[in-house]
Order: sequence, then C-alpha cells, then structure tokens
Amino acid sequence: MAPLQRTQEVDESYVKEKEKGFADFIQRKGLKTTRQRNTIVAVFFRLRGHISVEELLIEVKKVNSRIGYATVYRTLHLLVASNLVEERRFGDGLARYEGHSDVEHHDHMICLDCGEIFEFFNPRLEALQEKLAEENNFKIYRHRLELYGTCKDTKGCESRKRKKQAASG
Amino acid sequence: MAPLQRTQEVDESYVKEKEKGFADFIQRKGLKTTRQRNTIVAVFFRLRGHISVEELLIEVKKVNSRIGYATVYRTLHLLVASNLVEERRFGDGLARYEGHSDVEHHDHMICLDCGEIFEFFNPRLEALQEKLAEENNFKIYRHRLELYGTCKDTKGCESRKRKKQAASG
DNA sequence: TACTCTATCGAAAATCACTTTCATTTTCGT
DNA sequence: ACGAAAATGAAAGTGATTTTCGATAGAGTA
Repeated sequence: MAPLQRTQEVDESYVKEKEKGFADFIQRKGLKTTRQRNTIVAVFFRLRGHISVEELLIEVKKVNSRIGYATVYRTLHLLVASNLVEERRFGDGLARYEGHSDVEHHDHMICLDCGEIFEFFNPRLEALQEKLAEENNFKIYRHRLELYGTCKDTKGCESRKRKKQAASG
Repeated sequence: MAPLQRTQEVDESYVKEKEKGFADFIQRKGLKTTRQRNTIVAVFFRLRGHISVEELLIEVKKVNSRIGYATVYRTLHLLVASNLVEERRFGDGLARYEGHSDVEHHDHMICLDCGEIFEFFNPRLEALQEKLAEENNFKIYRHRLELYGTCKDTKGCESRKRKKQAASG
C-alpha cells in the first residue's frame, strides 16, 4: 500500500507507446502531424510527475526555442482530449498534467513543505465512496481526493525543500 | 448518513454570533470597523450555501450600491483569515465561500446536471484516510474530497436544472 | 469637538493563467 | 508541385482576482 511513485527512469517503450497513442488520436480526428506537436509530446512523456505548463515550456524550448506557449497549451489540450494525459489542479492556481495510464485511477497526497506529490490508491476508499453516493441516490462520474499535509519525517523531504527554496530565492 | 443540507431559515443568533466573531477578529488584529465590512459580513451570513463573489456582490449592492467589488474581495479574505469562512474551488474557475462551523468538517458531492452542491460526512472515510496517510509517514493537515456526478434521480434535480438554464440563457 | 495619523474605500489599472485572433507558415491529399 | 484547410506564434483578449492610488473615514489624542 505504498504510494505509487513514478519510476525515475523513463523507459523508451513507454514513450514510444504514448507517441503512438497520440499519433493515432491525431489521425482519428483528421488533425495534422506537426513538428511542434511531436516535440512537445516527446518532451512531455520523458518528464515525470505533475508537470505545469511553464515547466513543460522550459523543457520544450531547450529542444526548439521557437515553439510558443500557445502551442504548448493547445497540445496539452489535445493530450487531455486523447485521454493520454490528465489535468489536475491542486489549488495553487495553475494546472498540472500527468501521463495517464487508463487502468490506474489514483488519489494524491501533497506535501506542503517540499511540494512533492505522492500518488496512492486504496480500493476500500473507492468502495466506501461508492457506497455513500449510492445511499444518497448520487451517481459518481469521477472524484478527487487530495490530502494536504507533510512528509517531513520521510527521507527526501528536507532536501527537496532546500532545492525548492534555492530555485525560488 | 443523509447529506448535511444547510437549513433554509438563517436564524438571527447564528448571524449575531458570526458578526461578533468578525468584530473580535478585527479588534484582535488592530483593524478598523467600517460600515462596508459590517454590511458585507451581515449579508454574507444571511445567505446559505456556497456563495460566489458575484452572488455576494449582488446582494451587498442591494443594501449599499456604492460598495465596490474590491471591498467584497478584501472582506472575504478577512473572513477566511478569521476562520469564520472557508474558500472552496470546485473547478468552474471561481471561488466559493461558505460559513465555517469549525466543528463539522465535510466533503462534497457536486451534481454536474443541476449544479447543486451536497455536503456529507462519514467518519469511516476520515479514519481510512488517516490510516493510509500514517502508513506512508504522511501527516494530514487538511483534505478535500469531491464527488462529481449527478443527482438526476432525486426530486429537485430537474427543476434546479431548468432554473439554471433559464438564468444563463 | 477638533486634530491627526493611518487604515480603508472605490475606481481603475495591473496581474495571472490561460484562450483567442489573425497574418503567416505547414501539412497533406491530389 | 498545387491548394485547401489546419497549425503556428506573437500579440491581443478574457475573466477572476489583486493592487494601486488619491480620496475618505475610523479612532485615539488633545
């Protein structure tokens, strides 16, 4: 029942699969394959975690600095529409995107000290929500559960916190 | 285990208690009592549910049309800071405010058809979250759980939906 | 009550995170 | 290669919220 942490190394087959998924979506919708979209998608799926538009834009510009942020926004919307990516909002005012493997729904724990976002999943929690909804004649389409707190007592927290402060200061 | 619905009538003692709480906060912080703030607070606590800034502004202007929206925003921030009010965001891009009784935490079911927001609370759900957090050395400060779906099969849904469509069309 | 210091007010400008516009490329079926 | 339609990028526009700034008004003090 440990949090599902994304692996550190992004393996190429994962990226290839996602790129294929995006290409299929583009074709299915009769849209056009472009250099920019391919770059953005390739960069996105090589990043891990919950990426903000700005973070993605910075990485994309390292590959092709002429790609504008409107294109990044537009491509992210396509990725969401294609069901390959999910948009999340954790209350700091900006959208974050995460690669979506459509089998595993999960919830989040957000550390307010170091900013780390942990993913977790618990079937009893899911079942209990369903039960409560049913008791009120409510049909759930989707839900979101976020635990805000601290992972201070875990090993990485302090160093991530310092890194964060260095980046913003 | 029915959803906690706010009662329709707002009783005066509740409003008076909140006004007192706000006055105390203002004094404690060395801020000034003003006609505008008193009006906004008085109007706010006589409304029920999850109030958007615009909804509040409309009601405030009925009492004193010269009160500007900046003042409403500022006063709402004071109410949040005083812990008398909680800010919520349900993903439609605007903040909603609800009077906060610091005993009862609750979660939300949001009907995507009629827009109604139901409140509910379940101790097993709370306990399970605590347990999961503990297992991961995570300390929860606060959490949020929102179930998005429909209450279509309940009696009020259709009429609320029509009302909403009339208001926006 | 008058005075003064400073918080607050309201209107307008600014900000922030996007979204849309539009003139200029690109893509892709023919 | 041709041309219609889609995509791009720079810049303008949005909508919610925040900040600015000159004017106004609380609240201790004289």
